[in-house]
Parts: sequence; C-alpha cells; structure tokens
Amino acid sequence: MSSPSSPARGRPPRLDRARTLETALALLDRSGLDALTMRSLAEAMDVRAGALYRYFATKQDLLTAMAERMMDGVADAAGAPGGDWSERLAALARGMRTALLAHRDGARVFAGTHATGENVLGFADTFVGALREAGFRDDDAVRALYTVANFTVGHTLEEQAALHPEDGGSADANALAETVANGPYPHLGADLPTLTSTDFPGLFEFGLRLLIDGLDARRRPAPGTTE
Amino acid sequence: MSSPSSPARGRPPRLDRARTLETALALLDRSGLDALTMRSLAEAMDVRAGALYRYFATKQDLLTAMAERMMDGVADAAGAPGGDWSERLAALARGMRTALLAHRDGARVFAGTHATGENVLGFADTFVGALREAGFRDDDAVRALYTVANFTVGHTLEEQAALHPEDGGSADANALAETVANGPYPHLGADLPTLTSTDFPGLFEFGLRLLIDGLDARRRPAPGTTE
DNA sequence: ACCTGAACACCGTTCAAGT
DNA sequence: ACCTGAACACCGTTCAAGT
Repeated sequence: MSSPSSPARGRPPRLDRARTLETALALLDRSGLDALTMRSLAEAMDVRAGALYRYFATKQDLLTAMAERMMDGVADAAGAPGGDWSERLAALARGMRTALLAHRDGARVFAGTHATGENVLGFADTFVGALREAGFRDDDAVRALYTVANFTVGHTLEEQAALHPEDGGSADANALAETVANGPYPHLGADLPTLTSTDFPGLFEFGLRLLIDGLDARRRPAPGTTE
Repeated sequence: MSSPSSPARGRPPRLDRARTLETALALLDRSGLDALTMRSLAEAMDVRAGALYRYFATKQDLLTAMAERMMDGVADAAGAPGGDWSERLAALARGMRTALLAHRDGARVFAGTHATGENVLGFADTFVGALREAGFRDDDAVRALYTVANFTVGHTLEEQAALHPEDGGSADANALAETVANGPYPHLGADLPTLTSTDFPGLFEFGLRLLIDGLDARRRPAPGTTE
C-alpha cells in the first residue's frame, strides 16, 4: 500500500507525505502556484528537490494530493440527511467555493488535477445522495453534481484571478470600463457597475440560485408528462 | 498604436502577429498547451525564440491573443435580435463551447487568460443584449453572462481533460468505477454509467437547461412580488 | 532506507551585436 | 527595423553514490 513505511529500519525519514503536503499548501498561500516549484518546496522542507520524488512520483501527483486535501471536510457542509434538498445542495456548493478560496490559487490547483480521493468522492456521494433522497432521478442527480461543480470551479477560477491580477494578466476594472465605453458595446455599457463588480459572493449566489431553480423545475415534471 | 508598422523601412519582416497566432494555434492543436513553448513556436516560424518578443511582450500576451482569436465569430451564433431569448442564449453558450473545443486545450488557454478584445466583448455584449431585450434587468443580464460563461469554461475544461488524460492525470473511467464500487459511496455507485459517462454534449445541455429554466423564473417574478 | 550531488534536457526572457 | 547568438536564471526529473 504505502511505499515508505514498514518496520523502522535505518534513519527516521525527514520527509513524509502529510508534512510535505502541509508545507506545499503553506507555500502556495505565501507565493502562489507559479512559484510553487519542486525546488522551492524542497528548500522549505530543508531537503534537495530529488528527495521529494520518494513521496510523490511527479509534481502532478503532489498537486492532486493538494487538491484532495483542500476538499477535506466539505462533504460535512451538507448537514444531516432529511433537510431541504436545495439548502443541502447550496451548502455543499458554498463549501466547495470556500474550500477553494481558502488557498491562494486553490481553484487553479483543483481545476488542473483530477483528485478522486475520499474527500472528493465523499463530497460527490453526499451531493448525489441529497438529490436522490429528494426524489431526483439518479442520472439527473449525477449530472447536477457535474453542473454545480463545473460552475463552482469556473466561478472560483475567475474570482481568484481577480484577486491576483499579476499572474494571468486580468485587466483591471478601469481599463475594461474605458474599453467598453469607447467601443460598440451598448449593452455592456448600460451597466458598467455590474460588469466590473467585485461582488463575487453575490455573483456566486446568483448562479447557484439559477441552478437550484432549474433543478426545482426538473424535480416535479409538469403533470401528465412522462419525460 | 502598432509597434512594428509604419512605412516600409529595412527588410520585410518574416514575422507578424497574425501569422504567429495561426502557427501557435496549429501547434497547439498538434501538440497541446504543455508543448507550446516559445522555442517550439519559434522553430515552427523558422526563427529564434527571442524574435517573438517583438510581437508579443510575453507568452501570456500570446496566449491572450490566442484566446481572443478563438472567440472569433461566436457572437454571430446568437442570430438576429428579436427571436426567443432562451434560444439565443443557448446558441451563444453552445457557440462558446464549440469555439473552445475547436482547439486542443482551448478551454485551458481561455481560462488562463483574460481576453478583452472585440471578439470576447462582442460576445458579451450580444449575450447581455439578448437578455435585456427580453426584459431582464440590466444587472441580471450581466450576472447571467458571467454564470453561463463560468459554467461553460468549467464544463469544457473537464471535457477536454477527459479527451487527453495524459496531461492533468485524469483517472480513467474503469479505475474510478472500481474505486467507487469498493468504497463507501452508495449514491455514486447507484448510477455508475452516468458517473463515468462521456456524453459531454448531453451533460452540457443539462446544465444549460438548468440555467435557462432558472433565468426563466427570474424573468417573470411571481405576481405581487416587487423583489 | 533515505537523501545528496550532479547531471540531463529543457524553460521564459533579455539584449548586445549583426545585417 | 528585424533578427541572431548567447546568455541568465531558472524548471521537472533521474539516478548513481553516499550514509
């Protein structure tokens, strides 16, 4: 199962997956994803870069473990079964956004990996369970999971990009407002405050509300419809 | 305005933004984003890497121009004003997904940049216009744009990741199915076919439908409600 | 068993110098 | 004006050798 374990032969290791993961997340928060290199992480662990490869086969592996770690406990946000399905779903979606926001570039890390550990799968299972228990069809419940997760990742990617305009080159709000005002964009110009708004919680709730209302319509198909 | 232009002094340039952009997109399709380096692009243009910096200040600049280029013509997908708002919105969303899918790693390129050129802004203006003309509030129209765009990017990111499992390390469907079947995931296990489905068009349409139904509920607030 | 040292094959970016 | 050559300061990854 685990590569470096078994009895206690030789010198006690200076490295292990858990500590390395913690350090990597701390380094991520301090410097961002672009600065998180195997060398910088090794330095933070007081070790040479090559040593990390005993615990993570590749950097991609490390990032996947970090993504999985970020999702720790998010499934619990749903609360106990039996409550209102839309509230449970909203709590899970908000919990996911919060978890990604909890680390600098968290959404980029998550989007760039495909974690399928217990935290991610536990989240998925709880999500699908909440909808199944509310009477949704199994396939609708699974598709709703993907839809909400994809929206949440897409949204949080934008939100964190706006937080650190250095990397990624997000133009600032003023430049965008000027471009829109001087170009042939009558509709965008009509509500510049919203276009350049930084009310990301409000924007997230708006999208989440659309998805929930859309699901609500699916839960109770029109009478007489077999679908 | 343009850096290398004006009269016709010296030797005619072997490089220009348009040709470089075309070559970069062709190289992207052939080799993927990870293999798109300034050196490999330079080689494809028969030039040294340093020469590219006369036309693009940074690689990020190049990627932003590529993202903008990908969105060329997508606004036209909406058709003429006056039609059904939900059909126009769906056409725009589908057009965006198709545009990102048209190039390998297209969604990753788009998500990693913040293009604000005429194609992206034209798309945004057409989208917001379609909703305003249908009677939506200005701020709802703008927020709907962000929501649909974020969902579309998030979805297409997943879709393209599944297309090239090499980079990103997406676990294949079989491995996922086995993990779910052997773990404490009763709800996920109940519909493995949907969970590991590759019906991305169907998944996209599902999410799009939820958003449209959600918007439909907003367009006509319940009678007696001021909101 | 665990880590170092050193290398391999790359990166993005800069800039004097050539033409 | 446009591009080359060469360098700078890095990358992820591998692996013999040390302890």
